[in-house]
Amino acid sequence: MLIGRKIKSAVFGPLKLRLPLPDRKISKQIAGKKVTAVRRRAKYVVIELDSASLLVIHLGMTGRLGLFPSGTPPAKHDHASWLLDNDLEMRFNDTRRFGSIQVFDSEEAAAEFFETLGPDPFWAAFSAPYLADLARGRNLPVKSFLMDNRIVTGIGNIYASEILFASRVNPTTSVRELTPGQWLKIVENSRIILTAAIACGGSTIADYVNSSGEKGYFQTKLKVYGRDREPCPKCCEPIVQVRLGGRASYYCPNCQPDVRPRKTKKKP
DNA sequence: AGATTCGCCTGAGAGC
DNA sequence: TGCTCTCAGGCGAATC
Repeated sequence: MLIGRKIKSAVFGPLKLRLPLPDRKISKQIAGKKVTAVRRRAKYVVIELDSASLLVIHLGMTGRLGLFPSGTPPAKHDHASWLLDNDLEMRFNDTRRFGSIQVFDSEEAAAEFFETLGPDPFWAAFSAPYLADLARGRNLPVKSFLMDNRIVTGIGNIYASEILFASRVNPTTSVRELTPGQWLKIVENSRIILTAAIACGGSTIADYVNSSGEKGYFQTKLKVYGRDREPCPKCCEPIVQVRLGGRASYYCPNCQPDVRPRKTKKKP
């Protein structure tokens, strides 16, 4: 659909996304180039153009790329469009503007940008020894660790809670407390849960939709996320919500016992 | 330096 | 009805 097409022109809107959008000069640089390949790295869509340019689009929370017949009236929150030589327009729509669009003029520049990212959960490099190694000497909650895209990409806030529930690991546990067996469970459950979520088209919590504009339905299968005070699906103990790294985190205190050394707690 | 918090942004939902 | 307030999330920047 996109590969082999020539980009006749590129137009970027005035509003800033997470990063400022490319300027007119860069629009001109893109014009006339042909799409040679499309790939994905983490939440980035990487569109390779000829003469080693790369268009790198991050979808953020609500970003979507779509193809439309040229002349289709722009939708609310459209921020960029690329007119193709087959009279279709690729458009980037992003309600919450947490996405980004970057243009790199060499494979090396893009590689440098991407090299800080950790592996995808499905890569062989994502393993229990890999995690244990990076965790060595550190002291932060395992949930925050899993959400760090320098460690691993693709585990967001919802799935971090679910993966830890499936692994029976308390999200507040410091990474230095985890055993090799727990790291292995986390690796295995990351793959199991993400596979299931992808099959369902993801989780639609509010207004999020996929590239076809459809909602995912994995949210109906979430075991703990968003279920503060509801009974645990395994043991019926009420699920607890805590805030870690500024993000809501959910767990079952019975299935995921807190094994941290006693911490001073204020008594009521 | 590592750990933690903040801020970006819109829309949904709650409460008045 | 219509206002205001709170919350959600990825992730870099700022701060501790």
